[in-house]
Amino acid sequence: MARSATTSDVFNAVAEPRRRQILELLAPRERSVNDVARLLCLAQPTASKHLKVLKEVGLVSVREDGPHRLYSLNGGALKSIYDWAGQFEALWTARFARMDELLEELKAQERDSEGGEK
Amino acid sequence: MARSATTSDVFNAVAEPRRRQILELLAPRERSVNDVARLLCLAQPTASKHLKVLKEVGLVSVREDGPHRLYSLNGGALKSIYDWAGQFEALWTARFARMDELLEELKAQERDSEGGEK
DNA sequence: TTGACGTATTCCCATATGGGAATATGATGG
DNA sequence: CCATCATATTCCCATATGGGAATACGTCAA
Repeated sequence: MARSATTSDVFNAVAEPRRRQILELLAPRERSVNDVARLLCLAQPTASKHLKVLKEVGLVSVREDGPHRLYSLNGGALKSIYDWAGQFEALWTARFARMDELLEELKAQERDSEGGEK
Repeated sequence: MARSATTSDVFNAVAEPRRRQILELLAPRERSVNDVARLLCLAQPTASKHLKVLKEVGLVSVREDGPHRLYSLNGGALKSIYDWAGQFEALWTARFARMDELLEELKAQERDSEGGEK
């Protein structure tokens, strides 16, 4: 089997740096395909393809405006990533460092009491 | 060019569902390769390979314990993902919905005043 | 209808898998 | 040194790209 498709889920779609750039570019406001291509120095087909992937996983929406297609960010789709990473927040938070100290103190106490009892 | 390597950065490493499972498994405590393989129903070489990728991007650390290798989660490496997704938080937060309402109200006021002045 | 502009799609290729199978490497107890 | 258990590495293959080039579509104006 090969790697899973970039369209399989939000995590795969966002693994590509160019696509993350596109999302950041769309955060302030919607953009046409050419805008995206020009601002990120991408060939138009390349921009189109990336936008297609982002659309398929629900990260962006399209709106037709005459001959243009305006893509806008669907930020909510990123919440799943935020939440997933957030479940590990304790591991880098200062609060956890403090908790770590407490655990060390507890271990130290146990060692002391054991020594005293024997 | 092909897709970028899974070892190129944390985003690519985490794009693989199995690797996310491994990280979740290691969150509570360190585990040996066989533990990981058994608990996630993976072949031992498969587990080894995924752990190697995770190690190369700094998501896990290894500790030698006799014949065993104990892998532990290096949660801090996930902060970059959390922070990246977090910059879009306003787009799915209730607070934003409220801000959206405010903007609508402002627009409505503008329309009203324009009509009144003319 | 035709021309022009904005987008999407199709082809093709080099690249990087993820997993299974087989095998090499490492550490430990006898 | 040998047998055993735990891991890592190597091969091989099917699959899915990401990007460049060429091309098909779609919309709009004249």
